[in-house]
Amino acid sequence: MPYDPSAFPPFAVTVDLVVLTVRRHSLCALAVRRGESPFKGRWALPGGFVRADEDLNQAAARELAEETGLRAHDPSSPAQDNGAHLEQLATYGDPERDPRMRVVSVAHLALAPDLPAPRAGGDASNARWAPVEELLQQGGHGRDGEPVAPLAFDHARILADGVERARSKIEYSSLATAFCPPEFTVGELRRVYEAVWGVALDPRNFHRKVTGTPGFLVPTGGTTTRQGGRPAQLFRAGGATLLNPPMLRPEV
Amino acid sequence: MPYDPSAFPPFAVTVDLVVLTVRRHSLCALAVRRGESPFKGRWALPGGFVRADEDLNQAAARELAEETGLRAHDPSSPAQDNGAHLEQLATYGDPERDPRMRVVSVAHLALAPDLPAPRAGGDASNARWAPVEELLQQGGHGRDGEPVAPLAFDHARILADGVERARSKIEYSSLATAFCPPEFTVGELRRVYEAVWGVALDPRNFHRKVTGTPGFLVPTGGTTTRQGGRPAQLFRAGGATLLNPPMLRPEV
DNA sequence: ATCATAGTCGTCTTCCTGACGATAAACACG
DNA sequence: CGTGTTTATCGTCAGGAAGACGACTATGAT
Repeated sequence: MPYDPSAFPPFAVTVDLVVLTVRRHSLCALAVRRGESPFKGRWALPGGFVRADEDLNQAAARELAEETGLRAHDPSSPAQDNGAHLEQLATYGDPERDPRMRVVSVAHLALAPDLPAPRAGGDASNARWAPVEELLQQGGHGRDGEPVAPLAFDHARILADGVERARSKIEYSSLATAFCPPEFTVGELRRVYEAVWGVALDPRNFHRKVTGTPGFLVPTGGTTTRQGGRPAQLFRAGGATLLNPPMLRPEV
Repeated sequence: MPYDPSAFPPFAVTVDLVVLTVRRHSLCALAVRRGESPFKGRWALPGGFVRADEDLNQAAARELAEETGLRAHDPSSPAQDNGAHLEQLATYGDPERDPRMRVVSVAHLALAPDLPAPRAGGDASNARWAPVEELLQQGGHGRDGEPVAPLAFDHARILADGVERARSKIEYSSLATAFCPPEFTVGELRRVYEAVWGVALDPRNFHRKVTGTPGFLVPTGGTTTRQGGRPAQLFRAGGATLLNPPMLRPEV
């Protein structure tokens, strides 16, 4: 049976990416400067159209690779490579969200270790890592004193949803290790939690918790002093994905 | 700047609904029989096209009302009416998921109290509440002995995702009350947990937990014996939405 | 040598949970 | 009318986990 194109309205479908990382003790997101109208010159989340023969997560993985060079982890494989965690976040389809046409955007959330430098199609000046508070604040000024314009489209809402997802998900999963390099110390992992949650955690209780949770961390045998102080044991992420009981976020 | 229609492929966008309820101690989902090809005669999740001027949650609320007569709760208002909980679940966009054309489906999850009877556009024979295990089992036979065909499209996957979302979400939120009538007893709420999780819970510990969590339940002052036995206190859902500490699901 | 920095091990108290005994208030039935 | 059944509700106890925090260790910096 041939389909009837008049039976449904046509939509454009895009994927937008909330790419988070932890740099210098703060949670940062990848932003790209828009080169075209609307919102020309404003910062936005990276993203693009889904192609005709592409699945949604394929499109998200392709955009992630184009913007950062990162490969996405296949969640089904126990990959310990330098890939990023990638998952679907939510879909945004307000009829007014793009003034040009009806666009439905399937937002994805990516968590990556600290990277050397962003690249936006080879043009580094049009991409940057910015602290999420800076991207989300309404008006005001960034750390360099220049006034901050809100993100384009509804990207502030999408970013806020992605940050909230990351904050809650590291409570009950081992996802915080996605922010770390392949080998990391307990202290580095703790600083990830502190940056994402914006709180200070007791190093002793944190150490007891993460080393006492079976399958969370596996020691590699090596040590490092890259953080200064006494040498720390190096770990890799263990196979466990769900933390039970969860890591408790200090009360708001 | 006018937009260039050749710059992106056109998609159809639909909403599909996972509507869950608890009937006779088991978790049930709403299924409708397809009247058209493809999958004609097979059971599927209710859903339909998003209209040109409609937001996604508006479309989901409209479909929910058409299929069940339920109004969706506005999550921002503390409504205690007979509405259902409605939230976005996930989006499914495999290029092959609909043989006719490229369709992206934004699935939503609805939780409803036990309803008198479903209606599918007024035709009750084409809609039913079925236990989720029955809808999800591959092959085999239903309780009435008739062979069970898998759900149409990728709806089994969508239903499984919705069930898993509901199972995990009642752990750390007060969402289980969405399965209950406006006034309910602790025992009725416990039977909701037991049906959704498929486990037996200790009535005494459950009672201690839910009545001891501030803001979860507020007593109405009334009592009922509709379950038999000693009269039980009636409660309404309190304002609290997040349970901290969570309700612990017995180990798998 | 001394200090600062970070990591690691223990202790103690408090809270929460799971297991389970006991009592209370309704109904069904002989 | 007693007796059993069902459901609700309160209480007790032991074990585990978490927060607070003391103590010690192993590096580099001055």
